[in-house]
Order: sequence, then structure tokens, then C-alpha cells
Amino acid sequence: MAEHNASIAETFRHVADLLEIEGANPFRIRAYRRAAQTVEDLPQSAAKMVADGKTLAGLPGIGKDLAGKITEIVNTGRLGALAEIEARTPTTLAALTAVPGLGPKRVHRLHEAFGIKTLKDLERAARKHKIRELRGFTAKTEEKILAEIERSQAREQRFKIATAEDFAQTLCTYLQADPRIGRVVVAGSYRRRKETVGDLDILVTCAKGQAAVNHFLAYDEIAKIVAKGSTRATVILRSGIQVDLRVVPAKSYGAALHYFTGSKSHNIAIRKIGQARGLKINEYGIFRDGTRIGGRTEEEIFAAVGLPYIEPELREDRGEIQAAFDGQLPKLISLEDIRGDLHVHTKASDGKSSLREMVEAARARGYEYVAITDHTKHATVARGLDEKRLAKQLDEIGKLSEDFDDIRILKSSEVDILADGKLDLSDSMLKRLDVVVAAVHYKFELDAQKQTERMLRAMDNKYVSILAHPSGRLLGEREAYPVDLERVIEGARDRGVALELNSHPARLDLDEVHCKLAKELGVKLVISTDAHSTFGLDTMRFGIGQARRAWLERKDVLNTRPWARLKKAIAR
DNA sequence: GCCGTTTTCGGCCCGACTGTTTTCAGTCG
Repeated sequence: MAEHNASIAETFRHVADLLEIEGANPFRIRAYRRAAQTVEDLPQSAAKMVADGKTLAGLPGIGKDLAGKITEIVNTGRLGALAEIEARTPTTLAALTAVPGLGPKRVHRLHEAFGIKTLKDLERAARKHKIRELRGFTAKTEEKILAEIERSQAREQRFKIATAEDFAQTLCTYLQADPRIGRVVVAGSYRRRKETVGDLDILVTCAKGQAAVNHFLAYDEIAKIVAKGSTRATVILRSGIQVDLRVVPAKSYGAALHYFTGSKSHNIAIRKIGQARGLKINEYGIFRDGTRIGGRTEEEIFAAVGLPYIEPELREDRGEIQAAFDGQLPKLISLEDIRGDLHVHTKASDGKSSLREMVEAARARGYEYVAITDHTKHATVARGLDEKRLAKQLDEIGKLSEDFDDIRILKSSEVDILADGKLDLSDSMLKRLDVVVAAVHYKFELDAQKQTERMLRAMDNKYVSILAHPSGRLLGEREAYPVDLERVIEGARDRGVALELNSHPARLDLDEVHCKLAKELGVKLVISTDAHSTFGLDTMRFGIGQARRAWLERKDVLNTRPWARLKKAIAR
């Protein structure tokens, strides 16, 4: 079984964690982490690259040594260097640094002094009041450790972007209500539109930092204050989400926003360039020889290092800085580019709104077309339509269309892909549709080869225009089913099928890495909502966010085109 | 361990908060 990029990345991160506990050179540790990120962001399989004899050295942060280690992992399934480290430092120690307040240094000392290797050992030692014997540890530390272990199940969770947005907006409204506070913006991975966020990073401007912090700390949804100072504070809300507040004066807004938006690796890269130009860049501004020379806007930060503005969604140190240097930044797709939704349900299957309501809601969003894609009969729990009911719906669409001259109602279906790759509708019925969306909804347990062939076979059907939610993942609930997405993407390219980026906040499927790969391989995408109610149409923004993270431009996405051009593009 | 707008060695981003270390190390982002 070929090593996945994710498992190679995990191995490197594990090495980094253990080296950190051993007190190794911090830059060596960072090198492993950086390489892990590069491998994880790689659109192709590193294992395949190795097999094809392609060199990995030269990729960002990967030199000769780490390229060799990747080859070793791919070829042997293990890493000798990791085994050597594990012989000295128990592998379980890495997990202990996840306890807030415990970093590598303290974990190392706890292991040295008491042989603590696991969370259980740690808990036992804290209960026996052993830990306070150590210099720098007190009874209070023990209490804190026990409290954190108690909460450890609740922690570590990430929140879907839509959920985070809900918490963030309420809090921002509250913060904005204080007249002393100027701007309020959510930065961090939220601003970069990641599919999930671990915490909320909120930046506000205020002449008096303490005033803003005090107002923040009075927010009634706060369950716990973790840290507080005169310019920043960290709290946990009752919902369990952590919020970091940072206050800066207005003149530092741009510098702080850039710093607080991240990503960390992007910031490091930018500051490094600044350093080479004799500049110091921090969250307060840009400095030359101790003199402030800018920082009011993000544009000033980029300009200081000779770059054009880089959109937040691109700031992952995945090549955006080089692209900016070369004048090759993509012109990212935006919500305004979208002309229609190609995946919506109605009451006829498992939707909550009527056909007319969905059409009116689509028109209200300024769309030129909307595809009605109810489930087919195999999806019994969703009350999927058999051919008779679908025929009836097509008649209804025909009639309803007479009432709308400014939006086209596309006859469509989210047709089930059966276990053998056949479709749940006859060709004669598929032929009557304007656009056919095919999707897998059951038999997730097939092995990767069978699942891949099933999907390729479905795309063999010449009436299929779009493959919906190709991986089947549900964030926080269900992993993608085993499937070779690279082959599916290549298969879509060879057959002229478009792939869906499903905007539902729990799906966001295809994921960003594979969206980018699809683009690079010349496969067109569509961004659809899979709306099951009129409100569901508004989730388009999450799909757009992810598309932007995947460097997608308007031309890469078919539902930015008027219907006549879209129709031509999906014709096979 | 990587890497070159100080280029093959000597650097590697930068600052806030916590605790009890009275001057800073550890942790975090």
C-alpha cells in the first residue's frame, strides 16, 4: 500500500515533536515541520513521484536529506531516524505537549524526573502531588494539569467555518458596540477561509488597549479567561471555542492584520524577506533602524518587501510569494462571479422548500439559472424520485418556467451511482435532462480500487456532466471513502466531466488540495450548494472561500458562465 | 535541516503573557 502524503507528513511532525522534547536545534525541528506541510500540500502523491523517479529535493523546505527520508518512508513504510529517536525518547511523550501549559521542555523534565510517559502517568503524578516537587512547578500547576486533562475530550476540536462564523459575528457585533473601539476584524484561519478553524483570532483597533480588553472580557458568553494583558487576551467561550483578542492602535492596523491573519509560515517567509532588506516587520509596523516606516495597511507590508497584495486565502507559503514576485498571482474567483447553482433539492425528495420557492430564492440571489437536482429512487431515505415522478417534475418545471423570464430552471437530477457504476436512471431519461449530476451515496466500504472504478464507470456514461462531492467526506463525522482521487480527476479530464466543489460547510468536497490538482490538470469545476432549503443557497460563500484557497479563477469554474456557454462546456 | 535580493556557512520572525526565576525561561500564537 502506497504511503499517503498525510502519513508522511505525520511522520515528519512526529519526528519534530520528539526532537523538540529532546531539545534539538529549533531550526532543524522547524525544517521537519515545514517539510511536513509541503508534503501535505502536494497535489500529487509523493509515493508516486518517488516511483516515477521524480526528485523531491527542491520542493520548498525539502533538501537532499529530507527527500531521502521521504524515499525511505515510501519504499520501506518506516523511517530509521524516527526509530533511533524513539529509542531515546518514548513516542508517547509527543502527545503530552498537547496539554495546554505543557511544552516540550516541561514534558522532558517530567519524563526525566518521574518517568512520566503517558497522560495517565501525568494524571497519577499530579494527583499524588509529585509534580510540585519539581522546580518551576507548583500546586497550582498540578491543578491546572488536572483541569486540562479533565477537559481534554472537549478540546482539540475544530469548528466548521460556518459554525465559527456564527460565533464570530455575534462577538464582533458586541465588540463593535463599544464606541472606543475602531475596527473589528476576524483574522487567522477564519480570514484565510479554512474549512475548519481551531480558534478565533480577533483584531481590534483602539487607542487604549486595556479599555478594549476589558470590554472583551465582559462578554457574557465567556466560560473561562485563559490569559489577559493590556493588549491581548485569550478566553474560552461557552461553546468551547477559544478566542484570542489582540488590540493595536489604528496606525498598526495593517501590520497587525497581516501578522494575525497568518499563516505562520507565510509570515515567517515575509519577515525573512523584510530582514534581507534591512527591515524589521512585526505586528506594530515596518521598521528600518528602529524607525517606523509603515504598517497602516496590509498593502504597505507587501510593498515593503516588493510584493503586490496577496489575498488571505493564498497565504499558506505554498508558492504564493514566488507567484507574487513573478507577477503570476491568480485573479481569484469571487461570489459575484457565480451565475447559477447546479445542485439544489426540493420537497420532492429530501429538501424543505418547494420547487417554486427554490427558484424564487435563486432568482433573489441574482442567478441566471438553477438546476433542480432531486435524488433518484435508490436513495429511498431521501424519498428519491423514480422515473415516473421525475417525469412529472420535469413537466412541472416546464410549466413553472413560463412564470419566470429572468431565470432558467434547468432540468436535472442528482442521480445515484449504483454499486457497479451504473446509474439509477435510464439513458432515455438522462437524455431529457439539461445537466446530469452523478453522486455516490452508499457502499462507502468498497476498497479503493473498486470505488475508483465505480466512479470512472459512472463517468463513462456520456450523459453525465458533473460528479458531485467526489470524496464523500463529512467534516468531523466521516472520512472520505477509500478512493484514488487522482485517478478520478484524470478520469474526469479524459471524459470531459466537471467535478463539483460542494459548498455545504460539512462537505467542502472536493477538498482544496484536489481542487488545485483538478485545475492544474485542466479539469473544470462547478461550485454548488447542495441546498436543501432556500437558506442553503447562501452556503455558496464557503465553497467560494475554498475555491480561492485552491487558487481557482473564474475561468476554472463553469457556473461563472452564462447558460449558453455552460451548456457547450458540458456537452460531450 | 534548509538555503542564498548579506549565497555554500552562518544564519534561521517576532512579541505577549505567565509564573515567582527578582531578570527570565517556557509557552503560545
